[in-house]
Amino acid sequence: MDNENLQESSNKGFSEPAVRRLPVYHHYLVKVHEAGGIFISSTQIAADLNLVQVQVRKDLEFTGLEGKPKIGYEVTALLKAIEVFLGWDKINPAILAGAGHLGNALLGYQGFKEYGLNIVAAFDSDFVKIGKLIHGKPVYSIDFMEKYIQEHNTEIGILTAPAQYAQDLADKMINAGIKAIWNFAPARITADKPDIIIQHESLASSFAVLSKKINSNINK
Amino acid sequence: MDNENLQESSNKGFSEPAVRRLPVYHHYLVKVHEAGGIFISSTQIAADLNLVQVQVRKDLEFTGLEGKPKIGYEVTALLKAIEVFLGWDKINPAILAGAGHLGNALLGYQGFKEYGLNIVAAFDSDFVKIGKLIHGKPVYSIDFMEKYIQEHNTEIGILTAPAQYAQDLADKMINAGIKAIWNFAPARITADKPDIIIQHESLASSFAVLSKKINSNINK
DNA sequence: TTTAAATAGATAAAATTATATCAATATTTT
DNA sequence: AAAATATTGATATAATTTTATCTATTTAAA
Repeated sequence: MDNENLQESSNKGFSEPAVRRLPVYHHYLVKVHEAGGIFISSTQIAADLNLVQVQVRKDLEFTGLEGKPKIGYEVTALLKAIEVFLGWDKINPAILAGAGHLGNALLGYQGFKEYGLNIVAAFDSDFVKIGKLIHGKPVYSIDFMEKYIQEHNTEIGILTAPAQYAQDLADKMINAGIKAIWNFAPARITADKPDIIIQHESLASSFAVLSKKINSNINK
Repeated sequence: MDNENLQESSNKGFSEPAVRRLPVYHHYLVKVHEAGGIFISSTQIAADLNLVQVQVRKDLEFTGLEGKPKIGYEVTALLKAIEVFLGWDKINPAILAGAGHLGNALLGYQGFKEYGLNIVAAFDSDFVKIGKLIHGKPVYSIDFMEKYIQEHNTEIGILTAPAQYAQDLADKMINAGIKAIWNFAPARITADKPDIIIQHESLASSFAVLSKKINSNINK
């Protein structure tokens, strides 16, 4: 079936909300697997994760894996299917710009291995940090970033620098050949080149939802 | 209504995607204001932020502020309107559980002031950290957390502990009277009590979108 | 072997979110 | 003072996402 050329929607062939939920299932399934579970039903997943059963079933449909009526899905097969669907079965090398507190936290985060994300180097302008290791990852001068990206064909850039440097660093990354930027800086960055993927990770946006909900609760 | 408090209650009077975009406008407007801008149009905002003009207009409508045809919105009034709508005009004290790398980064993040978020204390089980200050914020033993919450009537809890402790810490927070939990732990937590707001901040979900987009680009 | 129950998959409907269009209006230009 | 224009607010439409329902299938129990 050729559902490749559906519409000119930004996300071809997948729903972003569903993709955001898949890691939640993945994390849950790892625990089920560790506990010795062989099969799992969408009903069980939904019950344990406080979700609606139909939604779980719909989401898992994206991975292409088929389940068995009355039984459910095979846990290891489902884990693998999610990983393949998300591209987590491949190793994705990434560089990080801005080795401050947040950059530090990301450099030390062990969970990334599970997603195939491997931060290979960090870049900063602070001479105290340059030349040292942070959580085993080398920190180089920000001036070498472009050269590094070009020489290593790195495709993912993680931006954890202060807001005022974000766009400039993004431009440098894109210029050097970066394909996707995961932006933690509290600034909206844009790409001139087409097909550059920019994923904004905004604490402010997340807190806004929380803050608004608290406020609405008070007022009701 | 009875079926209201099983699932996360529906968002009355606001759209979550719109609420997530408001801080983006806010950050942009601060810069416009600093640059001396008095009025701003949705057309201009959309152009600068790479968004669609109608969406910007629709989003700003939520704040209740009226603009002027041919002119736009008054910058300071719009900033204020967004802050009031999101509840950022009030001071929101919060406690943080888990003073690891990420907790450290959040404790030191100056931007929170802008959102009215004030982390007043951190809690950890590491004796090396207990009794010390991190970025000027006191770190107490995790055993004192519940007492602290009760005595200070703290409403917001930030969870930056490892996944395996997340649910237990959440239970303790909720038990002590916390109204909203901002969860950074890579684990789905649930609340028994109704009307507890849980905001999941998942690196995995965010990276999944990035990873899926990279993968889809390669395959096209 | 037959029947009942649980569950996946398919289809449909509802709700939410995004985008398009148009009339009214304030400002600028002629 | 009139005309042109940019922009808002309102209304309408489209797309996406969520939720509901129905049917077929597999397993387990009678």
